[in-house]
Amino acid sequence: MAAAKKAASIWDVARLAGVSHQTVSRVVNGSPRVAPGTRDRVMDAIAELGYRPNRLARTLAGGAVQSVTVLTADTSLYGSEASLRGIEKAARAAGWSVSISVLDPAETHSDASITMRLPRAGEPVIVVAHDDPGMRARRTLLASQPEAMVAIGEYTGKEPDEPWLIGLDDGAAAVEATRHLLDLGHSTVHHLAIPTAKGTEAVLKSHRAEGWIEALRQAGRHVPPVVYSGWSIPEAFEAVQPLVRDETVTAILCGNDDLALAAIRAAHLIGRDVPGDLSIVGFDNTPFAAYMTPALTTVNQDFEAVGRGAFELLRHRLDGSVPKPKPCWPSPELIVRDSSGPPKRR
Amino acid sequence: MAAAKKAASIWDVARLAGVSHQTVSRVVNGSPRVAPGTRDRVMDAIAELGYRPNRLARTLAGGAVQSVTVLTADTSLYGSEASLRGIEKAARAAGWSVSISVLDPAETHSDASITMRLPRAGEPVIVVAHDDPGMRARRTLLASQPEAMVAIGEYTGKEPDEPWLIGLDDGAAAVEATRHLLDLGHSTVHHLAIPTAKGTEAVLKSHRAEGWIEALRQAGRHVPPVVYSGWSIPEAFEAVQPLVRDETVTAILCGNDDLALAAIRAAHLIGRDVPGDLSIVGFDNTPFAAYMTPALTTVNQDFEAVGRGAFELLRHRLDGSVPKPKPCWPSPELIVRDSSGPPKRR
DNA sequence: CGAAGGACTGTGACCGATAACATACTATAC
DNA sequence: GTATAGTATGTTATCGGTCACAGTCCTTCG
Repeated sequence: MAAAKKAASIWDVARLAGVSHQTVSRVVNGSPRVAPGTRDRVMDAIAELGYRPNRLARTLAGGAVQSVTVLTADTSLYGSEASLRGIEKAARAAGWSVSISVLDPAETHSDASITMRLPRAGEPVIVVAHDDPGMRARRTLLASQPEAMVAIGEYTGKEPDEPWLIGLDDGAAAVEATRHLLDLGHSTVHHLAIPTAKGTEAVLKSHRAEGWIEALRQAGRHVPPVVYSGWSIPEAFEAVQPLVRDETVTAILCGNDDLALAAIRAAHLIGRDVPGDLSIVGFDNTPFAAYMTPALTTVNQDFEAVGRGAFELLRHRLDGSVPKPKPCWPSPELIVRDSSGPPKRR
Repeated sequence: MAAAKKAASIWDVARLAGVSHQTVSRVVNGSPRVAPGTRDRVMDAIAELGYRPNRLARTLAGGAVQSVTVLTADTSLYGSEASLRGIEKAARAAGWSVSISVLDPAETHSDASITMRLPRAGEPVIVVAHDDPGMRARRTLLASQPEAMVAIGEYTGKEPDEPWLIGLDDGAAAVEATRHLLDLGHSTVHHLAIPTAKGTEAVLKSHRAEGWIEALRQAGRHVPPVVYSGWSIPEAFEAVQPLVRDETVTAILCGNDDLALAAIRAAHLIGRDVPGDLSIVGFDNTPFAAYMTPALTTVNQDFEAVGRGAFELLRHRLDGSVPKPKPCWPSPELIVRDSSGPPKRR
């Protein structure tokens, strides 16, 4: 096999087909203004040389953009990973390429450190992160290139004046989950919360926590203090200890399924039965939720669909002729399994 | 705020600083052949205009490459996700950008469908996949651009004539896990296997399965037939049923922790105690392994380190002056928890 | 004092594509 | 038969950089 020579360019194809490079460009981009015979000759030349268009050159020359950069939180989180998966799938189907850059909470993020990640100024971006670095990235991009960015966030259903935002209605889902526990007869529900952004502009509570509070208030129940946890299972295991050891606690709504796993484990280790002594409900319906023991009651979230939606929204914003995706998603649905039940009478 | 004008180019900076575009290029790339005063003026102009180099143009013009494309299996698999994370981390630290493209087993992958994913011919690639599409991608790239590719695979320890391969020694790890079970007193060990590539050139068994066989042979034990599973937990749950219902089976080595979770769940549902009636060992040490009930005995795998290594190896191959990373990894280590124990006497 | 050499900077071609405009050739209409 | 659209194709500039080379200017040395 010959050593890999330099790849064929549009000029090589043009020479072989006996046409100008522009004609080749027309054929490649499917312009109707090419005679069938010419088109065939060019196609043959393309096949013979194994020609592939260079996306970099195409973008540089001002052609149609075909790449997105995703700025995301830690991909080991189920939500981020699933959203990314949705974006990638949709992008691949559209022939786009996806770059990814992780916003590490351990780093300090200046505006420059964010824009520096982009291959070029004006690169289309999707931000998938709810924490501090994510908020910062949102702000930075909104200031520098508002037309070429989309953020996945908590959708409030208020048809916001933020046409770049897309997401799930976490609040409504939390309400539903909390009501489920109250309906089972629990006098109140505790909440083991995922981290939230701490910046000045950022929210103090996640929408998940807010929905939980709202449901308790509406039912006229006591709202116990939120217990905050980190993202990791070991952190959650530590954070949940006081809750699990408190015999007056009969129901815990966890900010996600990882936290719920830690809570169940913690309960098990000190001999409290789930759901007999303690009901535990998760969030996200991760793949393992149905296969834990006890199987986890949780809220199903279609992150992958949101990822797809984010990609479609981005295309729409970049090119008005692409239809705008609907901003409402199959609303999150509670899946009742074995980890929640009525409280023991005493 | 003014509408986002076109971003500043190297020419804009040059004009403002009163130098040639080439001098700006020199400053940006840290050439020593620039007078300090000139450098300062250029730096000031860069700051004032908020100039950022365009990586596309740089690559196109033949400058240093600063991007990798990762071809990977489903990112919802822990191993793929963790490897990707390692690659991304290392790349980000080096100022490179990472593109990602998922090899969907449901698609048929022609050579063209693989090269078409790359932004340009000659784009550096890391392949993270052991299944059919992954093998195909490996072959395709090896044929078209062998110098600009690296694959993460099963490392055999044979210092292979495949300088583009890097990975973990799955075989040795499987031997260790199997011996652990035999040492506990099990007469033999069954194996619930992850899928393998089925193509003609591909291996019929994963190295994990081969290590398991080797350990059984060395101990002179019966080698039961492999039970094959898909990647997903529901598939594993189905596949493992016959094994779990067979009372002569006392120990199962699972191809990964997801399969182990499914096995434990299946055992639980028909009332077989783990590890009392049945010992189960996993592979990978996923984050949830320590928090399952019972906590899972498994083999720790540092996929993230392999990802980092793959990136370093790629840089080394692209640019000989970058040192070659060591090809041996902290060998996988068995972590004994609660899901494995001695068989019940009968 | 002139030549040699190093340090700094500029000029022009080029990477692989697209956009805008120009031109040649065909039909169709008057 | 000629003006009038189209249709098919070519030409040139441009995108934002790097590379190779060519000049300056100032030292340093014989």
